[in-house]
Amino acid sequence: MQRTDFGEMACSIARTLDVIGEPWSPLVLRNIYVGITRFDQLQQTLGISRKVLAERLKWLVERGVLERSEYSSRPPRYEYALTPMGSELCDLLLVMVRWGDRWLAGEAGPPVLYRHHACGQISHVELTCSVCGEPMHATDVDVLPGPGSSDIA
Amino acid sequence: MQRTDFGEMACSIARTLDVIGEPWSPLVLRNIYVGITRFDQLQQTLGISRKVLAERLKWLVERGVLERSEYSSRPPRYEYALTPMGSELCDLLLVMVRWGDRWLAGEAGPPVLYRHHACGQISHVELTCSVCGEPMHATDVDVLPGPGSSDIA
DNA sequence: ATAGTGAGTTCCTTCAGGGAACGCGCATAG
DNA sequence: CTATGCGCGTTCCCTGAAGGAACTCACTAT
Repeated sequence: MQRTDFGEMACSIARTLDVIGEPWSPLVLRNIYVGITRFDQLQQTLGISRKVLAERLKWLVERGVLERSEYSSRPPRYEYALTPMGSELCDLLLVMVRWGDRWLAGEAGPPVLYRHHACGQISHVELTCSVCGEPMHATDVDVLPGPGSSDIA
Repeated sequence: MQRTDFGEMACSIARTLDVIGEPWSPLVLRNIYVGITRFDQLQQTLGISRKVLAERLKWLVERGVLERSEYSSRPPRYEYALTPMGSELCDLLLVMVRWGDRWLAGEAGPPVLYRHHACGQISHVELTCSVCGEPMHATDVDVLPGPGSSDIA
C-alpha cells in the first residue's frame, strides 16, 4: 500500500492504526479472540491470501499484540494467542461491533450477540467516563494538548 | 488495495471496516472532529495525497458518515461535517486513543488530553455494560450467534 | 493583467494485495 | 518404504491502490 508511516505521528490514533490499521488485521484479531488460532483455519474462515495472513501475523507478533506458540514440536505446529495488550485491543472490536450493529445491520439484525458475564444479559458496550462514570462520547469532551503533544491542537 | 468486499460479510466488524477500514479514514474523521473541515487544511495537516483524500471524502459522504456543504457559493467552496452516524464513529476514535495512550505513548505521555464536560476532569473512556453498568471488556463476554448470523459462530 | 486561493482531477510510478503453486517436516496408510 | 495428507508457511506473477506533482476551474484581490 506504500504506506505513510503512521507510527511516528504524535497521535495515539495514528499510532494505533500503525498496529492494526492494515486491512484484515482487526478481523484476524477477532478470529483469534473467538478461538480460531491456527494459520489454515484463519486463512480459510477469512478468505485472506496466505501471503498477507503471514505478513499480518508476523507484524502483530512483533508489535506485542499476539503470541506465537508451539502446540506440537514434532511435527512443528504453531498457534496464535492474544497477549494482554491484544486482549485490550479487542475492546476496540466491541465498539466497532456496536457501531456496525446500530448503523449497518439492516433488517436481519445483528449477526452476533454478546452476553455479559457479570449480569448474564445480552447487552452491548457503553462508553463512560473513567472519573465520574457518566456517559462519555466524542461530543462530550474537550480536546486539549497533552505532555507528548506536537502537531494537532 | 484490491479489496475483498468486507461490506457483504455477516460481521459488524467487517461492515464497519468497509466504511472506515481504509488507511487514512479514521484520521480524516479525527481532523474533522477537531474542526479541520476543509480540503486543503485536511490535505496539509495529514500529509495525505490529494487524490486519496478526494476519494476518501467522497466515500465517507456516500456512506453517510460525513456531510458536504457549501459555505460560499461564489466562488463555490465546500466543507465537511460529521453526521450523527459520523459522530458516533468518533467514539471509536476515543477507544483507539485510550489504547494508544496506554500501550504506545512512551515516556512523553499522551499527546492529547480529553476533558469530560459532565465532570470537568481530564479522563478517558471506560467500557461498561449497557444493562448493568459494570465494566465490560472483551474478556467479560460470551459470543453467541444473533438473528443476522451466518458464518462466524 | 497578474497573482492567489480553494477544491478538486489527471497522470505516472511504485508498492501492496490476491491467488495459485511450491516447499518442508512429519505421520499414517497401503 | 513409497505415497498421500496435513499444518504452516514462502515464492511467484499480476493487478490495482497509494504517493506525488502538475494541471484545471471559478472566482477574488492588487
